[in-house]
Order: sequence, then C-alpha cells, then structure tokens
Amino acid sequence: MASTTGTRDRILFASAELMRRGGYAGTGLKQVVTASGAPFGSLYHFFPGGKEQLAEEVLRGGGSFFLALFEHIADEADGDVVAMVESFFAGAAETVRVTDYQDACPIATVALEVASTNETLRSTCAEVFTSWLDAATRRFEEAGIPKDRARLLSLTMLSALEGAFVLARTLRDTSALDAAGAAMAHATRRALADRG
Amino acid sequence: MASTTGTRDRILFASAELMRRGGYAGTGLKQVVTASGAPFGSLYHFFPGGKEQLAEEVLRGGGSFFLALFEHIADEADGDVVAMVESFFAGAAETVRVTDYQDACPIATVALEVASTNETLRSTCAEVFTSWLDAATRRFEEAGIPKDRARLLSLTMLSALEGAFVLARTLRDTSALDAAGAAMAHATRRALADRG
DNA sequence: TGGGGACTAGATAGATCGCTCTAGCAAGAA
DNA sequence: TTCTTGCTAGAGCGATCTATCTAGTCCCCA
Repeated sequence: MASTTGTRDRILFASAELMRRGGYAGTGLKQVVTASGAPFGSLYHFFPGGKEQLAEEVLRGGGSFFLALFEHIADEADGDVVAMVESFFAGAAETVRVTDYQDACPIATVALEVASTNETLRSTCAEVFTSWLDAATRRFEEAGIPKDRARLLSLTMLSALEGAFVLARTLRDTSALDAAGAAMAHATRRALADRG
Repeated sequence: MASTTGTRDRILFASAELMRRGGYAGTGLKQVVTASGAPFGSLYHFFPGGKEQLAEEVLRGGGSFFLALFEHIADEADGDVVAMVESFFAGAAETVRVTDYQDACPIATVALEVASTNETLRSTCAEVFTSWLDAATRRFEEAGIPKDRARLLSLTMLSALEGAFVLARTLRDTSALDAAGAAMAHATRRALADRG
C-alpha cells in the first residue's frame, strides 16, 4: 500500500532530521509525530521497539545515504582520488552552507551522545562508520595505495571531515571544511606519490 | 567558605562529566545532584540561571582546562611544533584509552547537540573553539609559519582531533587518533618547510 | 457481502523533566 | 545575644517524556 510506506517513511525522514540536528535525547517522539504529520499510534505500529528502534533505523538509513553519496562522487571522479577527496569536501561545505549550518553528518550528533550511554546505538554507529571507512579504503586501494596506508588515509580523512563538521556547525563557517579538504587532498597526493 | 566553593565545584565537576558523555538534553539535573552529592537547593542557589547557566559554565570550564593542557604541552615541546602536535594527539589517545573511551573533547558532544537548538550555548561553544584555534595559531606563527597558513593548519588540526575523538569513542579504538596525529605532524612539517 | 489484517487516532498511564518554594541551619556582625 | 546572610534540604508543581491501550476506520480478498 502506498500510503503505508509513506507514513513509515515520513516518520523516518522527520526523525532523521530532528536527531541529526538535536540528538537522540533531545528529540521527543511528540516532536516526531508533529513534524511528520503521522498519528502517534502509527509510530508504535511501525516501530514496536520504540524510540531506540526508530533511532537505529535512522542511523542505518543515514549511513546508507551518505555511503551512496560517497560512491557517487567517487564514480564521478573516475579513478582520480585527489579529485574525489576535493569534491567530497567541497560538496560537504556546500550542503552545510545551503542548510544554514544545520545538516552535516547524519549520525555524528547521535554517535557522540550514545557512545557512553547506549551500547546498542553505539554499535550501530560503529557499523555505519566502518562501512564508510571500508568504502574509502577500497577506493584508495584501487588507486594503487597499499592497503595499510589506504586504511590510515581513510581514518584521517573521515576524522578531518567529522571534526570539520563540528567546527562548521558551531562556528557557522565552512572554513574548517575548506582547510581540512585541502589538507586531505594533499595527504592523498602524497600517498599516491609514495606508492611503489 | 571552603565548603561553599566545594559544593559549587562538585556540581560543576559532576555536570561536566555527565554532559561530556551524555550531552545536554541527556543529562538530568537529578542526575547532577545525585552524582555530585549536592542538595538540590544548592544547585539553584549557585546557578540561578538553571540548566542553561550550568551548561555554560561547564563549557567554559572545560574550554579553559583543555586550553591550559594545550599550552602546557606546547611549552614542554619548547618551540618544536611537530613534537607539540605529536605529543598532543598521543596524550589525547592515552586519555581516551584510560577512561575507557568515555572522556575525549569536553565540549564536542554538547556542541553538536546545541548547534541548531540553543543559540546561547552554541555561541559559548564557538567562543571556546575560537580560543583553542587562536592558541594553536599563535604557536604555529611563533615557529615561523605565516599567519594565514598557521590559521589553516590550526583549523585542520582541530578538525582532525575532534573527528578522531568521534571515531575513537564510537569504534572504541584509538587508531583514528594515531592516524590523524601522524597526518597532522606531517602537515606541520610541510608548513615549516614552506616558510620563507 | 462479510471477515480480517493493516493502519489511524488519541486518551492515558507512570515516570521523569526543569524548576520553585518554604523552612531551617550555621556562622559572622552588631 | 540577636540579626543577617549564605547555604542546605527536600517536598512538590506543572509540564513533558516514552510507552501502552482500546476503538475505530479502511481496504483487500474470499
């Protein structure tokens, strides 16, 4: 049924936006039903596991979306991993600006909040981050960078991206993303130059 | 009065720990009084502005502490900014490990959470981040790196640190901090080599 | 046409939230 | 002593939280 999927998706979409911006504890289920226009009963019909299940699906959904975005940018760069990195950071900066410094990483806000307080959600976030790291590592390896080096480069790149998101949202300024992007492009260039 | 200051500080200390780990919305005032052992009445005696004032002081306190830590490490490195960067990331990784992946950046969890939901606390976080960036920029400049370049390097370094904290806490693994630290040490070396 | 599953709708429970209030205690000042 | 000030102590307010529960509606299919 079309409306069935619609309601469930509207709940997920609204939750994703609210949690990405305000965190897990900061997002109330009342807010979710109001923002999504869905009836309260539907929330527990589609997500019998309650708020935690809802958050889990939001995290996985955001993870898949971001992964797909990365793969798309990587495909477009067509093997040029330096261009890929530059394009990825530039796109991130653009998104942050366009959304008035509200939308950055889909899971980081929740990830930090639940890391010490909710083991289920922490491990979900860990899986998502790992899927991103695996994707980036694969692209770097395909460009000829040795496996270990590619992994370190991916860790560094994702760290720089996540941290720049924190600074950008807080300072309302994308210069951290610009600086981090330039530095990561150079690190990638160096890794390419070092390859055998 | 000694006990006066003691109670106030105990409230601040307990709040700092709880908010650093669980965020602003995720930390209840009941939790704070329980953890600190302070009576509820004292909380509003010392912090008449309520939870928001408490958070503001927690953020500023954490900011000062972290700044002092950075300055201490910078002093110990005695002008060698590469050693300073390496020592800073290594110390961060050590702290994260020792606290079982609970204590990393004192303000990042709250910063992400309030960036879009509480303008007062967002700007407090912005001031703290700016104070750190200023301190780092000054150290890089003193090592002979031109002002603009020093600023970009500081932005990149803080981004990498904050993001590596996110990954470390979520993945329960400090390899992001190790990778980011090595990359930032190299970026610093390069900035030094480029100087006039 | 009638039965059944999917979904809507919202009242309500029970706990917890931030916060206010009053009362009392301890110690220095007059 | 007596008064004042700073702090302790916790009951309790109204609001909001997550979650449950019962009814009712809709539509497909037999």
